[in-house]
Amino acid sequence: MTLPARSLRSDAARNRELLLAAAEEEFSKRGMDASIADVARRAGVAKGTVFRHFATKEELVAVVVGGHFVSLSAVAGKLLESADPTGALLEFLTVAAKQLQHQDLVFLQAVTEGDPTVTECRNQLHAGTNALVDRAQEAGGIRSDVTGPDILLILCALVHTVGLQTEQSPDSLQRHLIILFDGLRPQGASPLPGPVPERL
Amino acid sequence: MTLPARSLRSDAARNRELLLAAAEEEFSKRGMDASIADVARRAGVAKGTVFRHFATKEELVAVVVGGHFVSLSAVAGKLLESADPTGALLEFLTVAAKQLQHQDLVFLQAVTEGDPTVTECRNQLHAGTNALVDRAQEAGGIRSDVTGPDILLILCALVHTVGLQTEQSPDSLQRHLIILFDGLRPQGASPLPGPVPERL
Amino acid sequence: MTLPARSLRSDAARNRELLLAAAEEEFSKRGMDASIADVARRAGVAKGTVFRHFATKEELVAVVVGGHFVSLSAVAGKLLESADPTGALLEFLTVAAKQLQHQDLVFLQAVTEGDPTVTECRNQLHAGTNALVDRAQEAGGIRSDVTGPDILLILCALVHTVGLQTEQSPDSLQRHLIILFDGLRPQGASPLPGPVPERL
Amino acid sequence: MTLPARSLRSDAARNRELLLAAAEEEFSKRGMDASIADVARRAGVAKGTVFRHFATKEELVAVVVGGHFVSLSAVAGKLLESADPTGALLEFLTVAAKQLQHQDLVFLQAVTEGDPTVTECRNQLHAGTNALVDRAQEAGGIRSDVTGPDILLILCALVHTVGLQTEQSPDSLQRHLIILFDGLRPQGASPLPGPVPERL
DNA sequence: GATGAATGAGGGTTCATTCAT
DNA sequence: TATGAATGAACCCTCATTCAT
Repeated sequence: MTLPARSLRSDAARNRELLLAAAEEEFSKRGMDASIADVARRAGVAKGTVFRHFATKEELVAVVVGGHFVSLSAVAGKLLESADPTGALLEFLTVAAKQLQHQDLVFLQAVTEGDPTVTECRNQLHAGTNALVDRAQEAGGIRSDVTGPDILLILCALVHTVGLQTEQSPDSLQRHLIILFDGLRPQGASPLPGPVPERL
Repeated sequence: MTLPARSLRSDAARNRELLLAAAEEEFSKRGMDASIADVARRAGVAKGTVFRHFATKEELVAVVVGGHFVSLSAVAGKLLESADPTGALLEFLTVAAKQLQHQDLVFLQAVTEGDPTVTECRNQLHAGTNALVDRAQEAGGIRSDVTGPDILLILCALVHTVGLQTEQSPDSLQRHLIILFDGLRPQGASPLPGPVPERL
Repeated sequence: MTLPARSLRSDAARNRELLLAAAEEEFSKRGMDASIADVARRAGVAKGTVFRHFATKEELVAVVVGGHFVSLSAVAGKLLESADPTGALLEFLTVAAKQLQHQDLVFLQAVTEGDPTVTECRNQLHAGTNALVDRAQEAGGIRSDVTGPDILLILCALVHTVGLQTEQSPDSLQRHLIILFDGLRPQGASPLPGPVPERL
Repeated sequence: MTLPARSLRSDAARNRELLLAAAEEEFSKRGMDASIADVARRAGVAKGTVFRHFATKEELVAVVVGGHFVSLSAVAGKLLESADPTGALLEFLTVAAKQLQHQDLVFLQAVTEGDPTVTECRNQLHAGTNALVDRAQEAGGIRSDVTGPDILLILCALVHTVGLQTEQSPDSLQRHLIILFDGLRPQGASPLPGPVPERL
């Protein structure tokens, strides 16, 4: 009796993972326009199964978005142990940018508004980034008047917008990141690499 | 009394304006999820009337987005005559940010991709911003390795992302604009005003 | 006062003709799926003008269909004076077939059901074809057990159905007309021309 | 009692049948003007269910039309084994006429143009009728210059037209079939039964 | 009489969600 | 638990018809 129950459970767990992965993929490609049917298809399960795991589409989005916050928090947590506070912050921004670029879910935030789980995850992330920022500021690495959320917000904006470009070179993101870095430093500017973009 | 003589046409013209205003409002609030029915309702006309003025939803979006580009171009054009090149660029960014903040349609760009009219409007805007940037660069006001589209892109991203925040202080946008400005200057940083944001 | 009135009248009359011609064209091409807008456009007038001349779409159809009946009646009337009764009937069928093939409106009949004007026109046509058939039967040219409407009906059916074929040779209609003729003669059969059709 | 075991699938199957029957009915009455909503209503299901079974209206039409071709093919196939080739052909025409009369879908052919499944079904039907015709020709039962498609086309035309008549006697179809038969025979004609039709 | 703007019902189609199996 | 069939609301768009000018 317990064994089949366990096997069912693990099947369910596996389906949940498949669904989350599929949802991430679909939502990052088509936003809320991604259909539950598409998610189910990509996960290789039936539509009904999606609703067994997530009561509504919004809940699924919330879990996906929350997961991203958690994963970014983990990065921040690890870098908090670095010996170079300023380097750690820049490293965080670079890593976070790459992750966000791979799967841009920022614009789904609005949908998760008010979800307590997502809020919790986001608060955790903010705590992490604030700590990173504090350390860098203490070390004199960045201007003293910005906060973790400030930086995070700008980062998301940059990533998202780069994604909107039709002709984006591999350096597009890097260009904008450097502008951000320079804006964060107490002093001067660095050279930008790569070809210049021609269109908005 | 003489004016009402041609009121039929002017009624149609009025409806067109009402529709564009309604569309701007709806699209800026709900993006492409805004329904034609909502636009019609807000404009106070029947659904069919929308299609009399704009053959498809995409066309309506294109006209609205194109209009924004034109209006931004006008701002750029006026500032091109300023005696202070660097100040003109910063002024442009500030004004543009406010306009975009009021009605953020940037994220509808993807939908208008390939529309020749929108493309034309966008090119004009790019020309204007490039000119502003060139002048500021010649005056040594901003780093020499960025382009008009670079800056515009970042600006749009900031506005859009700030708009996603639920609890945004009036200074939110300004804070981030200043970081952007500082990232653009060849040298140091400026103080950030206002309360610090708490959430992403 | 009378002159401008007259000129208006003749303009109206001209528009009526233009509309009927346009309607014939459109309806024969697309049946009831032809839109009033298309008819108006082809006639070079505004949509509203169509409704000034014909109260409803159905009325327009009725007038067009009635006109066809009248025109076929005229052909029958002329051939009634022929010295060769059997030849006259066959000639009628051939001419009628060509006219119908050019503009097939038979399938719009259902729409005109109950319209007294169309009924009148149709009755006149039936009188004409009955007379043609009677004469041919008296002359021993065709079997004595068919009627004018029988023949007309079959003719219309053939034309319409041939019109549905995608790959119709110019001889398609002729092939089938000859089979019909042979079915009408008291005796034997005639050779069929042209390539054989491959599809239904 | 053992059968209901697989009732889920059979419910779906049942709905499919209901839908096809409803579609046949509606399409044969109103052609492509029949609405999906009407079909759904007649089948007793929701509109969405129609699209679960048939992706588009065109697909539904294609399936219905294809089904008719298949069913006619079956009749032809069975009669191919008859000992009396000429009788078999006439029997086929009679049976086919009755089936077509019950549900006239000929005029929907245009819509299915290019659909590979329908094409396949139609080709099969043509093969069957050609075989029937060949045998009848070898037996000297019908003229040697007609083909299966020829006959099929005339048959469809006759049936369709009889359907257009407002006051059709039960003999209407028979009258026209006999004319067709006589047109197919190498020699003379047969008497027509029933009252003569009065209207086109 | 002519125009063309406005209306609104209706059509095909999609999709989140429910539920019987 | 998983499935996928069914639902029905919502969407974009078309078109006959009305009516102010």
